[in-house]
Amino acid sequence: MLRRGASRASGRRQVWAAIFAALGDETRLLLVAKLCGGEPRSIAQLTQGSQLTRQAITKHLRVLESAGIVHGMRRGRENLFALDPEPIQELKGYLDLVAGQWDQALARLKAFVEE
Amino acid sequence: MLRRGASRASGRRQVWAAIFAALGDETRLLLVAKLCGGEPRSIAQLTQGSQLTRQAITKHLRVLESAGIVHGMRRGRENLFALDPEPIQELKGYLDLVAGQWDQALARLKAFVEE
DNA sequence: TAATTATGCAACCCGGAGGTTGCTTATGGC
DNA sequence: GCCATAAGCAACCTCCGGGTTGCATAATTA
Repeated sequence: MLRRGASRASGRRQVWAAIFAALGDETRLLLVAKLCGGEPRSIAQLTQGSQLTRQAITKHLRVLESAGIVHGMRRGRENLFALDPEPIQELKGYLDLVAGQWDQALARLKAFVEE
Repeated sequence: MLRRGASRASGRRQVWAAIFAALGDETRLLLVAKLCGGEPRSIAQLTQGSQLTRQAITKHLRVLESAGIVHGMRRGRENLFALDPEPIQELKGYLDLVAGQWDQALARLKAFVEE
């Protein structure tokens, strides 16, 4: 049984934190950049040009995958990864929320000062 | 001298990663939530109700501060922290970029399939 | 000035994140 | 069937992030 608000919010906060954390790494941002072109790419392709090992890249992909930002599908002997746009929208929603509250707060402050 | 694009982008990517990472923690998201009400709050106030130590909260505030999300100003014997909205806008910009490229990619794919 | 309150600073602990190496297992092409 | 290629698995290493405790310092207030 959920008390309204608090528990609900903390559950969401957990999800948001996970997505933020997944994007909180340069290597993973680079992977996202490579993938948001639309074409699914194999692990080997994504490793191309990177200083890192294939296994390192694989781990990063797993992190992105468990945050829901990316998903892999096996085709033949390769594992093709593609972007998943929902978490991005989720974060945009969160940021709008924060920015909105902030703007409201400033508006209230302004009204208070001027009255 | 910067080669156009690559170096520029990687510098930005570093900044974005730092902001994302700073928000990639539930405790810090909670702090942001408390602060986006507009009123600056002291470390002691922000520690209120948390299971954590004041020092733990302080460390989290330092992380947020070095990402530019928050800034503290000393008043009397207390250190008041307030939200800084720019990094939030920065992230919104980044997410718009990613989502935009993604949408374009889908559109191109659609056009290719239909032609 | 003495006691209280709000912080700062430093050392320390622990677990997990990022990365590597080495080996095994599937697929695909010849 | 054989060889090369793509990937998975597991052990291991190192370092930093989150957290704590203990003590020192600055600002209030009685």
